[in-house]
Amino acid sequence: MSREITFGNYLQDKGLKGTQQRDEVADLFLKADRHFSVEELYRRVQKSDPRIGFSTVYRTLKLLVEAGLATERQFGDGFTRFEPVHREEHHDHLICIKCGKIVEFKDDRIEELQNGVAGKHNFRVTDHKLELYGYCNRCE
Amino acid sequence: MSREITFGNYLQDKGLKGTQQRDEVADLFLKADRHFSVEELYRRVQKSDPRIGFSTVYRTLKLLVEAGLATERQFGDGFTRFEPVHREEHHDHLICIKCGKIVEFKDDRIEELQNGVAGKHNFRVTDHKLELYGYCNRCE
DNA sequence: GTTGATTTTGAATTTCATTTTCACTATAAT
DNA sequence: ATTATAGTGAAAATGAAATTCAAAATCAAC
Ligand SMILES: [Mn+2]
Ligand SMILES: [Mn+2]
Ligand SMILES: [Zn+2]
Ligand SMILES: [Zn+2]
Repeated sequence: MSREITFGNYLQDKGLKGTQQRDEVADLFLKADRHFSVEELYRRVQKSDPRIGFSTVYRTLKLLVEAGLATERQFGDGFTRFEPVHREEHHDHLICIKCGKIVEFKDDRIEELQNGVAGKHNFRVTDHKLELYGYCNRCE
Repeated sequence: MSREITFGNYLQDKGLKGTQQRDEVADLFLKADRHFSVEELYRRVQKSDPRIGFSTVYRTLKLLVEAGLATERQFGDGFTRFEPVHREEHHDHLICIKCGKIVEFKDDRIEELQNGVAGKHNFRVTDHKLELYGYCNRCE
């Protein structure tokens, strides 16, 4: 029976300190189900504790990524986004270029074909990115 | 019989001026078959004419994109890359995260499945990005 | 070929997301 | 409580990309 993967445990295992700021940022981030930009999360954090700085939000998000509790994404709008890893399933994204709506999907047949392509070119694939950009039904 | 799409024609059609710098930058870019960072193209341009500036390389690349003669790519290393549009075929990329080798591929079955996914979520897809990251056979 | 309005150039500056610095503070082991 | 160590946040630095502006180049009209 292995220990639950929590932010607190991660910090302890790494010899890092638990702080109010880290807890606050991590809580607000993890309990939401969104693709946050740093700015967005910072604004939310400010509401519950205006003394927490931008740097700490940045730093905590990086720690969450290291802990495997967050994923970093680039959707091409110039802002890095982070999403909580709720289920540990890989997924890809459909992105509305008008309203920013993000839909997640996973298609095993696509993933399989990707592996086929990689194999044909003698690559060992460690990661991939599939993003479909367009207009959602509300924006169309 | 329609006029050939050249950079010169594009500039004329838009009422823009043809300059030595634009010609030089466009020539060096278009005759290579590479995914250039601006820095890389700038270095190549410097060799043939050291008086051409960085800004002009940037500006010319954007013009080439507008003219449909170049495509802008983000491979996640922090540098925007541009590739000449030789044939007007869409393609995706396999990228070695060790040596930077880039292999192009196109898989119609993947594209088809992508359309299926988009349709299921009532999106009209205008663009997509599929990148496979890993190790090429030399780096493995 | 000269003119002259207009565009382009390139060095320098600015922008803006992100990272780093550093004096101060908080944490946690002893 | 003491103390070593790590964290905080305001401010400064960074770096890729965009923009500024005085000087230079282009080109259509003379
Ligand atoms: Mn997601
Ligand atoms: Mn390519
Ligand atoms: Zn939309
Ligand atoms: Zn390689």
